[in-house]
Parts: sequence; C-alpha cells; structure tokens
Amino acid sequence: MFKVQFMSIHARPRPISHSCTLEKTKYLLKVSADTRNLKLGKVLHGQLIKRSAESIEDVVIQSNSLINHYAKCRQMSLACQLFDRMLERNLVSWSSLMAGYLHSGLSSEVLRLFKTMNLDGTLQPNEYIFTTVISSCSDIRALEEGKQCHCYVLKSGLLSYSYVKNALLYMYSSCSDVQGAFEVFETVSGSDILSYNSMIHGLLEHGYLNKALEVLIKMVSEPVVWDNITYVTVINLCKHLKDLNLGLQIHNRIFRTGLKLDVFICSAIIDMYGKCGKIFSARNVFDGLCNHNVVSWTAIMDAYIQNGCFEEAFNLFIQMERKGVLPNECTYAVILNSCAELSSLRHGDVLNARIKKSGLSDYVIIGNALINMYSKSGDVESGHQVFSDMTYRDIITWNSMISGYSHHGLGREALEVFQNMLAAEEAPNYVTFVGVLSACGHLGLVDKGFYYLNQIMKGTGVTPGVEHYTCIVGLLCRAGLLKEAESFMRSTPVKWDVVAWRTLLNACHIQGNFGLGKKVAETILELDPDDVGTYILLSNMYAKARRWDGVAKIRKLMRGRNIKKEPGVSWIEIRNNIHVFVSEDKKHPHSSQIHEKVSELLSLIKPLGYVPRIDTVLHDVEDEQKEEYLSYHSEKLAVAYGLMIAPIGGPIRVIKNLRMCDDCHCAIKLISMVTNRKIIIRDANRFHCFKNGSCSCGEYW
DNA sequence: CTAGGGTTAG
Repeated sequence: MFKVQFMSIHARPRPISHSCTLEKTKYLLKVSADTRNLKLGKVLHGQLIKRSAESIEDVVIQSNSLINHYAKCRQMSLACQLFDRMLERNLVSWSSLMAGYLHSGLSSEVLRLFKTMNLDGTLQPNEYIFTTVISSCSDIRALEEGKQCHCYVLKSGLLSYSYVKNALLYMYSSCSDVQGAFEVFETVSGSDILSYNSMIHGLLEHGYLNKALEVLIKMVSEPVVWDNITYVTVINLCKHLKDLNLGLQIHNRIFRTGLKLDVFICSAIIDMYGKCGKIFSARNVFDGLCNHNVVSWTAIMDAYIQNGCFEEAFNLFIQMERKGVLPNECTYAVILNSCAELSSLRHGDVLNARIKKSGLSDYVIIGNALINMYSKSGDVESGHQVFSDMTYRDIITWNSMISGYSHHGLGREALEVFQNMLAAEEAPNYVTFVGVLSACGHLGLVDKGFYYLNQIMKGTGVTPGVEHYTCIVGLLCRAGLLKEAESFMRSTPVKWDVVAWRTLLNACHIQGNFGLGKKVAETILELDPDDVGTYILLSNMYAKARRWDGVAKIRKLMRGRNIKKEPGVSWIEIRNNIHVFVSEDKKHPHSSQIHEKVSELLSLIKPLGYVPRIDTVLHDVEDEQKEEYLSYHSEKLAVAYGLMIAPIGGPIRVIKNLRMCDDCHCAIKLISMVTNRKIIIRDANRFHCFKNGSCSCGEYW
C-alpha cells in the first residue's frame, strides 16, 4: 500500500520529505529493483546523493542497493559506473554487478569480473558469487571455466549450499557433460526439487531417456514437493518416451494435488497427448485453458499435424491470428511442416513471404522448415536456395539438405553438401549417414558406399544401425548384386526389419529374380504375415513370370487373411486448391472430362511404345477391362487434370500415398515427352522427376 | 543490498 501511495504522489522527481528514513529508501530501492521501476529508483538515487551517510558501511550498502537496482533494470553502464566509483566494495557489490551482467546476456563479462576479483584477493568468493559465476558458465557453455569453479567450490566447502550444487549440476548439463552432472547429483547429498528438475531436464535434452526415467522413479520415492516446473519436465519425459500411460498418471497427479495449470504445463500436456496420438485429449486440455499464448496455440496445431489433420491445423492458425496472437518462429515451423506433409508448395510460398515480412527468416528452425517444405513439395532447388542464404546452420540444416537431394535422386548434389558439411566442421550424426548412403545408392557407387560405412562412419563415431545397413542392401541391389545383398543380410548381425527385406524383394521383382524373391517373401511373411507390400510384390512377380497360378494363389491368400490393398490416392495443388483423386473413383466433378483426357494421352503415347501392363491388375476381369482399370490409377488422373487446368508451361507436381506402379511410371515418362512438360511425382518412397521421356530415378525405385 | 530450474520445431 505504501508503494502505491508513494508512486502516485511522487510520480515526477521532486524532494522527498525528511520523514523518509534511510531504511525506507533502502527498502524502496529493493522494491524498485524487483519491479524493474527505473524511474522510482532514479528518484531515490537523487535523494541519496543529497544526504550524507553515517558510516562507510552505510555508503557501501547504499551503493550496493543502487547497483542492484540498475542491474535489475538492465542499466549496466550506470551500475558499472557506481561500482567503479566505490572506494570500498564488499561481496554484495560484486555479486549484484555480476548478476546484472548475467541477466543482460553478458556472461563473459561475469567471468572477467570474477578473475579481477580473485586477482585482488582481499575478498573470498561466497555462495552467491559462485552461483552467479557458474550460471554464467552455463549460459555461454564454458565447460572448462565451469570445471575450475567446481574445484574452487570443493576447496571452499560451499558445495553444501543447494544453490551452488544446482548451479553446478545445471552447468554440466547445459555443457552436454551428462556424466559430470550425474556425478554432482549423486555424490553431493541433499537433492531438492530443483536438483531433480535440472537432472531430468538435462538427461532428457541429451537423449538419455531411461536414465531420466530412473531419476523420476527415485524422485517419486523421496519426500520432495513437485512444483510446476517438475510437471512440465516430467510430462516432457512422457512425450519423449511416447509413454501415454505414464503421461496419464502424471496428468492424474496434477488433478489430485489440485495444482493450478499454467500455460507452460498445458502446452506440455497438449504436446504430449499430440505426440501420443491422443488428439481429443490434447484438444480438451487446450479448450480448458483460458489464457492461450503463442506456445499453446502452436502446440495444439502441431498435435493436429502429428495426427494427420492438416486442415484443422490451418484453421487453428487462422483462429489464432483472429485472436490477435502473433505467430512466432516455431508456429511457422509447425505450419510449414503441414505444408511439407501435403506437398503444398503454394501455401509454403505464401508463408515464406510472410516470414520474410515479419523478419523471422534468420531463425535456423525457419530455414530448416523451409528446406524441408520445399524438398518435400518437389522443389528441391528452392530448398537449396534457402540453404545457401542461411547465415547460421545446424546439424538439421545439413541433414535436411542432404536427404532432400537424396530423395530427389540427386546423389551427386547430396554428397557435395556432405563434403561441405565436413569442411564446415559440423559433425555428422546417425541421420546424416542415412542420407549419404542412400545418395551413394542413387549413384550406384558401391565402393564409395562401403567406404562411407566402414571408414567415415567409424571415424566420426556414429554406430551404424539397421537404416544404414538397409541403404547398403539397396545399394547392392541397385548395382544388380542381389546375391551379394542377400549374403550381406545373412552375415550382418543386425535385427533386420520388414523394410530391409522388402528392399531386397523389390530388387528381385525389378530384376526378375523369381527364386530369390520367393525365399525373401517367405522371410518377410514370417516377420509379419500381414505385410500388404509383400503380397503385392509377390503377385507382381508371379505375373511378370507369367505364373498365373501363383497370382491366383496370392490373391486367395490375401482374401483368406482379409488383406486389402490400400487404395491409391494422389493429389495435386492448383492455385489455392488441392484436388484429390482416388484410384477408380469417379467422384470428381470433372470426372468424365478427366477420363477422356487420360484416354487421349494414352493414345498419344501408344505409338511411342507404351504397352499397358495389364498383367499387374489384380481384378478377375477381361483384359480390356484391365486396361481400363490401369487408366483409372490415381496418379494418371491427377496428372491429366494438371495438364488440363494448371498454368501452361509450369511443372506438374503430384503426390501419391503409395509407391508408383510400373505402368504409371512408364506412361508418365512418355506423357512428359509428348506434352513437353516437367512432371514431378512424390510417391511413398521418393521423388520422380519426369522430363523428356526419362525419370530422375533412373528406372529403379 | 546479492544467487537457481520450465512450454511450442526438426
């Protein structure tokens, strides 16, 4: 009440009555510091100058109060001036100034001050000084200096202060020294809730999920009271573990303890439910929160996107803007992801323009999201443009560019980016090598692939996993070395999955190795007796070998297990609309014209050598009808529609949910030639860029 | 008169 009265009466600088004692001034300076009220502090400062202090000690305390005030108000030059003019300083003078620098983002200045103070030698650092200095080390990731502080702390016996212990723990964890953090955590007695929060958060951040879970279990057995931050951290752990059960238990615990949900906790819960596939639970939490901020909006959008509801995410984006909440860099990254999933180049371009206008382009996550969006929308060149323009890059940037090029079959470009990455001294990781090895596959560079696997990967300390070995299988297959691929699989001690075996099976199909294919298919069906892809490939293989009895057998098997081929769906974005085509469906308003267009295109390419692959049609119908079924494949419909109404001359971009079939691949190659158009198709596996009668995949996919 | 931990992206 006193504060309010004072501020309303003395809003502008003027002498304060003598009844305002020194004690009161000191108290008010603390208030002005804590409320960041620069003006009030300046008034008090003026007051103090006019008054002579009783003792040297009083002068020091007054100056400290002022330094603290200016430091809290981020007026570091004023704070520093006062500090420099002091004839005598105590530990509070130093620590107030240091804390100011730390919070103003000038941590290196804190370390410099600490050195100066130690050189002087008259003052021994106390727990306050260490807490601030160690926090500064965390801030600028100065592990070496942090370790030195640790030694110093051990000598001075100040580790018993929880502030110091937790600062050290946090320092090790932010400097990625999880071992060091764990040592502090376990060897120093007395863990409070902050120790647990920092420890779990640190382990989580560096991917030690099981270790984090262990600490959580230990924390549950201790009589510590959880706070809001504990809940945020633990919910995050559930998200990373994808452990919905644990998440539900934590959510329950919040209800039981009657904790007030803040926007931090809600955002974390929304995110956790979203990543665990519980979109309705996520929505409930979102709706129950009254003070939404940009983070909670972004979390709910992402939850929808994670669950394939892209349109709802776009709607939420519009709603958020209507409420006057400005999107930030994460919001754009999330929405760009949605564009990437849909291959919505047009929406992505519009967003990019808005990002440029709002000045968010320099965020690494924005650049990364744009590279991803452009690559997945079939415009890897624009992705590379973004990449080139980026001032700061991280591991995700490099990986996105490498795998972007790789998916487009541009192996040479992918490897070039990888070389530049090494030259830029960015350490490659697990994901990097998946892109690199698949690039070798596209180029058919068998020796180079093995060189990367055996030499470069070992050199960088990345342990190869099944994804890398699968790339090697693909590489051998592509080079026609099926036997070698098979023996590689049988001799490499790794848990091969269906994806790996299907790579080999697909090669058997493409290269007509019926015997091996049958064997491989058996292996896959032992792993997963319902693998649709295998049945389809197997049936296609029988058809290719003209073994109609085999085709019939497979169909019977599929019927018996009630396995249905997922319908092929393709879509194309024209202007602002997305047009969806499902194989054999005639629901599109222009259905008959589109079918006419397909027939027209097919009759144009037949003289050029197109022969309908009726042998691959699974239906029990006459040949003529089989040909008709082929012409109703969703990608043919989408391409035809694109040629009918998309802007003349530009590329046609189509997205398909499954892999392209042989027949469509063959037909669209020739269509690209007769229409003189670039046709880019993103299928479940990769991109096919058709131009002048050939495809970027080099006839192998 | 001085000190610590959290949410949305890949």
